[in-house]
This record gives sequence, C-alpha cells and structure tokens, in this order.
Amino acid sequence: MNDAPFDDGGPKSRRRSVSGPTSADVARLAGVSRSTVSRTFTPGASIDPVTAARVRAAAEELRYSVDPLARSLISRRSDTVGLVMGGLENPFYPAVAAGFMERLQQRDLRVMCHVAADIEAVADGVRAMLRYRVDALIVTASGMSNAAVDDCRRAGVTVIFFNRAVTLSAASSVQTDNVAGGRAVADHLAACGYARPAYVAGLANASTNRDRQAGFTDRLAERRLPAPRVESGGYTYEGGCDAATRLLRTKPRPDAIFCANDIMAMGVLDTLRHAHGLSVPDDMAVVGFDDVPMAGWPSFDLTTVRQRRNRMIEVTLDLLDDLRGDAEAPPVHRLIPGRLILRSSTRSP
Amino acid sequence: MNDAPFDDGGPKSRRRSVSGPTSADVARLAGVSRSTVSRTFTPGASIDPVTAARVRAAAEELRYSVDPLARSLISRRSDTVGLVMGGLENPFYPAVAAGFMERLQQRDLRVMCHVAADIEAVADGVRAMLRYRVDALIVTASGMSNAAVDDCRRAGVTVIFFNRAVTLSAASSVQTDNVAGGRAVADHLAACGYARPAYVAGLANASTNRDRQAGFTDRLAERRLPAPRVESGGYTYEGGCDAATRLLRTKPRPDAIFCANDIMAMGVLDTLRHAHGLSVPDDMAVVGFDDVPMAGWPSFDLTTVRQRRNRMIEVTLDLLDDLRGDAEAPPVHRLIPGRLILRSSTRSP
DNA sequence: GTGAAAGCGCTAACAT
DNA sequence: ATGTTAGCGCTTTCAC
Repeated sequence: MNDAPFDDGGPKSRRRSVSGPTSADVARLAGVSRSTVSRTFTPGASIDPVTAARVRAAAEELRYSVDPLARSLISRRSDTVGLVMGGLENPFYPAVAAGFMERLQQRDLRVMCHVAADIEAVADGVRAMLRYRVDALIVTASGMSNAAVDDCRRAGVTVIFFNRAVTLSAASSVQTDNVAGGRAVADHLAACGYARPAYVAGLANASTNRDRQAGFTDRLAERRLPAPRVESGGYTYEGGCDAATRLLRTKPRPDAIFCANDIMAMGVLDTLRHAHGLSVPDDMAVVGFDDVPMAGWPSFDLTTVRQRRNRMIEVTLDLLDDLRGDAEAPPVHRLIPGRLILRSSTRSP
Repeated sequence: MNDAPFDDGGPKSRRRSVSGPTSADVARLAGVSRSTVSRTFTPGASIDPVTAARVRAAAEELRYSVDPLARSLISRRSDTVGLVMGGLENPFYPAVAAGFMERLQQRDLRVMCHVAADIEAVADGVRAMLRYRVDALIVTASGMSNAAVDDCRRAGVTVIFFNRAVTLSAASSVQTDNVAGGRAVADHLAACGYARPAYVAGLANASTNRDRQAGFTDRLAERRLPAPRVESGGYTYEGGCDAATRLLRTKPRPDAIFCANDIMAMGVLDTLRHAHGLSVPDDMAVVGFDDVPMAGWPSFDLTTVRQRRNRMIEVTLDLLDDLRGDAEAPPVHRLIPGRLILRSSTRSP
C-alpha cells in the first residue's frame, strides 16, 4: 500500500467538496495542458489523434467527465432542451413527451420540462428555462406570447412549436395538416350519407381546434351540406359529455358529430350510448382526432384522424438540428398529413 | 439623449455576448459590493433591509436576475429536481408527472425529466442528471440499481422512490399501501360471493405488482378461498387482453379477475365483453388498481383501488424539503392508504 | 496542434 | 452587516 501519511492536503486544500476529478487532474495524468483536455472533449476541435487517445485513456482511468455546468457558463450552451407542455390529460401528449425524451436522451441531451395551463404560465416557464440556458425550446402548449418568443430569439434560442400554428412570430412549427384532416372527415361523413353535421370544439384559441373546424366547415359547404352546429368541449372528456347532451337537444338533431380530439369523442360516445341509449353509428356517427391507442379499443372503436406522432417528432428534431444555435435563421413550417382511420363509430360509405 | 460617442468599450471590452446584466452591474448601480448583491438574492443571508431594498431596485431597473448556472458552479446546488419515469403509457403516471411539475414550478424549482424503460437506462439517466447537479431525484421508474443509489448519496443527492419499495438501499420512498389494497379487493370479492379468483399480474419485478398480489393472495387464503390463478399482463392493455383469453381457457373458469392496474383491467373487460360476449359482473367480476379517470367512464365503470395521487405527491415533496441537502439523513418510508372504489364491474355484496 | 493566460458570473471564506 | 479575495471547472483568445 502506498501510504501518504502526512497528506493533509497542504495549505490550499480547502477540503474540496465531493465532486469528481477535473480537467486539471486529467491534464496532469496525461501530461498535457488543460486546453488540450478540453479540446479532446470538444467535438470539432483540431487535435492530434494520438494525444487525444492518451487524454481519453487518462480520463477513463480517473473516471472523469466534463462538468456540464462549468462548460455552459462559458460556452453559453447547455446540451439541454426545454419542453413546454400545456397539460398531460389528453394521452396524445404524454406519448409525444415520452417520444421527445427518448430521442433527446439518445442524442445525449437533457430535457427540462414545464407544464403551463395558460399563456402567462408559459411565458414564466420559458423565461425560467432561458436563465438555465436551454439550447432550444419545444412548445406543445397551446399559446405563447410574441414577447416570450422574442426573449428566446434575443437569447439565441430556437423555438419550435409542436402542433401549434405560429402567426407573425419568429418561431418554427411542425404540425399535422389539421385543415386537411377536417376536410377528410367532412368528405367521409358526406360519403356515408350523414346530412346534419355537428362539431364539438376544443379550446377556442387553439390553432388545432380552429384549423380542424375550418377544414370541416369549408368542406361541408363545398359539398352543399349545412354548416355544422358547434358546441364547445374544451378538449376534455367531461366537456365532450356535456356537448353531446346539448347537441341532443337541438332541432334538427344532428346525425354526425366530429370532435376536435379523441377524448371528447369518447365522452360523446359514452353519453350517447349510456346516458341516452342511442346506437352509434346507426343513430349517430362520432368521429375523433388524434388516434390515441384507446380509440382502437373495442369499447370505442372510433373513426378518427391519425396524427403521425413519431414522424412529427422526427421532423421536429431534424429541424432542431438544423436550427440550433442559429437564431437568425428564418422560421420553417412543416405540415404533416394525417390519415383518416375508419372504424365502427361511422357507417360504411 | 446621453451619447457616449467614444465608448467602444475600452481595452477589456471583448464584446460581451448577448447575456444580460451581471451582479457587478447591479452592485455598481446600487453602490454596494458584489457580495452584497449576492446576499440580497440568497434566502437566509443576513443583510440590512434598506440596503437590500436598494439592491432590489437596482436589479429591477437593470432587469437583472441571478445566473443559476454560475451560482450552481460554486454553490453545488441547482434548484433543479430530477424526475425519472418508467413510461407514460399508464395514464396514472402522466398525471403524477404533471402534479410534480406544477408543484415544483410553484417552488421555483426546475424539473429535469428522463424516461427509462429498464434498470440500465435508469442508471444512465440518473448519472447524467447527477452531472447536472440536480438537488434531488424523484424516481417513479420501477427499478434502480443500488449502485446508482450509491452514486446519488456520494453526490449528496437525496432520492425518493415514488410507488416503489426500496430494499436495503439508502433511498426513501412514498407509496400506496399496495398490500392493504390487495387485501381489500380479496375481502370485497369474497363478500360478493365470488369463489374462483384470478390475478392478472403487472411486471414481475415491480414491487407494486408483488405487493398487490401478496395482499390479495394472503387475504384469500385467510378467508379459505382458493389461491388465485395468475396470468401476466405486463401492465399493458394488450397484456390484459391476452391474459383474459388465457384465463377463459382454464378449468375451472375463474369468476373474478383482479388486475394489478386499471389499464389491464380495461383490456380484460373489453376482451370478456367484446371478444367473448360475456357479461360483467354477472359472468365475471373485474377489479383494477389506480382509479385513473377512465375507470369511472360508463364504458368501464370499474371497481378499483384508488391511489391518493395528490396526497402522495404532497408527502413526497414534504419529504424532499426535509431531506434535501442532507444525504446522511436516514431514509424515510411512507405508506399512503388506498381506497376501494365500488362500481359496476363487481356485484354488490 | 498546443500551451499560457484570462475570465464566464457567481458565492464562500475571511476579515473588518 | 459589509467588503475583499479567491476560485468553482471550464473554454477561449492569443501566441507560438
């Protein structure tokens, strides 16, 4: 054993806290300068491969890894991505969140999460994350003020909206072609012979809701069908239940209900069947949007517009790679087509 | 306008990057030292209220806020909590995650998230988070190696398992009393006159699953009922469907199925009703665990054991407050009672 | 390609 | 209660 009996640390050993070895330790062991160690762990730096190998070996031996906080302090990036979500009640969003996390983790990026119900809370979360120097921000929350987007651009942080339209702001977006989705539903209902459509809306100011409604309504008009009766369901199951009840009281009673998401559609279905004893699709058709896994369960077997979730996530991350660190880059907008999935909550054409 | 025509920054102005004002700027404006500024923004520091007010005013004017990364570098805490999750398919977990995030945000703590399917991935995520100096770790993933827990203790990071039993490790835990939950189900089924119980298991090595099964089985034995036939459902809907099909082939056929979570119970229900035309609860009783919102929907109306989610979250955060920064503190284990919710998937007693 | 020196923005130790 | 000094661990000029 190699004792060092008098090693009380010397004069400057102010009992270094529990943290691990530093680049200085590695430099000493490898016989190079600290800069060289740093360069070894900086992707595109120019360095002699042999030296690099020696440094890596030393790092391995000491079980050294770069302190990301110290690195961030000077390099002004953090290898961290912020994920701002509006809520996780609709199962579409946890699936999206998990998809992002898995893929970001694979790229060795950390994920900082925030849930925010309203536009104010979104701004707060964004600002908090900017202070932590996130490299980029993915926003699935429904609203974000232009002021907050500006803060991001000023900080050099690219923002991508996931399933949110972006008007006049500097942010990019990736979303399902919600208008086309709404149109497809109108076409399908028309083809099946339904004649009195209704629409159960999500949140009034969510672009997803507006686009789905616009596509649906426009296409109905093009096919000379009446404008749909509209009730709000607030994107929740209970909201769908209530909307269904209200729709049943209207005259003439609708014969087909398109809901802005699957959860509301399930509320509608349950209410029609269990509270009013109606048969779907014979008495009434019900269509949703998202194609969450539950939509395919036999209890619902819901006709719906599938969002290509994984594709949307991939596209978002590709965009992130392109845009990261270049806050001046012009915003990019990508529309991913959805797909109408026919099930038994609508008649066959 | 107050021009400063020759202010090219002077010799040392190496064009400071886009970041905002620093504590030095505030110190200058307020006429105090940087330490005083720092103390103003450090909760329990001793400082003259009048001075503090002046500093705050200066900070406000410059729109200054502490750089958390620089602070972390020296203070060795980050005001960030790590949340390690096993997956978000079971809607119980997104709800838990959202609950934690909302409350942590209120305390002005950031949340770093990680999803990890297996014990290896959990360890990787934990280690990555430790490098980012998270102050504490909340783990809802099903497994974590003792080595990873040790890493945390060495780093001074308290770990709390949420709904996971902890054996022989230094971590604390908060969980539903799963054993009691299983026992309550056995009592209820016995009281309703069911005589041939079955159990659909979750993941074999999850403590939630083991405890629920143990409580159920033990209580059945105490009541002189046969040991339940066991089929695995892997905590998924599809797993529940398959398990139901297998159970229907066994002789004697079970008349009551207790599932380790609601999602599997819904798979069982759907399969019994739609694939086999059976009636629940007349031909067969089905019981779940969790009481996710869907369990109350009329399509399922599932008898289940409710987990007091919000209570569990509060308890976890209280524990966090007590334990944070004190990695030597002995681990604490809290058991929260569940509650059997009676619905129509079981007969009345 | 490599090293020396300067400092990112902050807080902790020590002195007063 | 406040100021001074040192330094967290790293990357980045700037020389060579």
